[in-house]
Amino acid sequence: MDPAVREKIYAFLDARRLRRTAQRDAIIEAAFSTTEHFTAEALLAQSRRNEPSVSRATVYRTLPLLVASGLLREMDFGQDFKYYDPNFIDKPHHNHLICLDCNKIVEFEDEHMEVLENCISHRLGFSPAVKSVRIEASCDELKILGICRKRKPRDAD
Amino acid sequence: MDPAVREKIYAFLDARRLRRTAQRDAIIEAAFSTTEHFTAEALLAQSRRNEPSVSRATVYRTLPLLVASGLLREMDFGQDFKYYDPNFIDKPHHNHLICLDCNKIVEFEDEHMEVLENCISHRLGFSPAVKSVRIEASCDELKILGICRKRKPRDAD
DNA sequence: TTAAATGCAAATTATTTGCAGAAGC
DNA sequence: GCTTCTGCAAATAATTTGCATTTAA
Repeated sequence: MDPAVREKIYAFLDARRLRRTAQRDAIIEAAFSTTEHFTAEALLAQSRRNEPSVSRATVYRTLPLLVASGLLREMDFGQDFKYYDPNFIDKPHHNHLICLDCNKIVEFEDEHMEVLENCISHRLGFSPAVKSVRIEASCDELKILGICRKRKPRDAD
Repeated sequence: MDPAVREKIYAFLDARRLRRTAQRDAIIEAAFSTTEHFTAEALLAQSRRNEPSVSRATVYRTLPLLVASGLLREMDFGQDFKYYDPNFIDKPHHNHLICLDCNKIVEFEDEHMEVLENCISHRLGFSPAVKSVRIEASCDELKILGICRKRKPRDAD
């Protein structure tokens, strides 16, 4: 976990007069030691490796805090549970392409997209806050080669 | 309800050997007689005005059929229930801007966005299927005038 | 000390499903 | 008549919450 991230998150906790607990530390550590998207359940499992006393309730109570801090983004991919994305710290404007074949999520950034979104928002009379592009797509390689190399090595499916 | 839409939906039912029932008719009529986004619960209420015997279960069983037909799009706006959007028939590539002030959903189309999404997908090695851009934004007018004229007249909030 | 945080278990809520009866073709 | 649909009510599953207890400051 990047020390700068740790510093930011604790500054946020301080500003809100939120206490530092073993459970919160464990959850924060688990959330920001990966670049993968994760679910609440996966975060619980990972947090418990750091601190076995972490309960599901505390994970669910901590997640909104991390989202409010701006360091974690809640993502809805149309499933019946939410994903959390810790990569907005490094790439504040990234978007998601979801592979219909292997279910993998490919992140991408594009400055033209960014400019275009701002343009459209202002044309409509709004100031954009949170922007997200989601593309569901099928893998070209899979069609040709029969395998999908976009599949990432460590897979939580 | 546009006769062409009615024709399409019944052609879809025929092709799948799905039966025509009073309840399905009522639900279809309710779904495609509006240009508003709606929830399953709202669709149930509206369907019952056409046919009081419609049950919640039938609405939930019919919605996936309408989505599969391509005439209705399931939308996830990050809330704990789904919205359904009947406007993809007329505007197959439209996107959504959600006003953070009045919660209204503004639909927009932009051909540059469309081109850019296709470009990015192919650059990443994918063929795009379902694309959605979602912009959460605050209303410029509200900030200046104190009111948000983007609020639509008929409001289900 | 004292307010905040926690774990547990029960509650909540949109959606799904099993089943017996009703209805389309 | 046979199969699909339906309503009902119970099941499901992610998330939230009440409460008694623990803990940070």
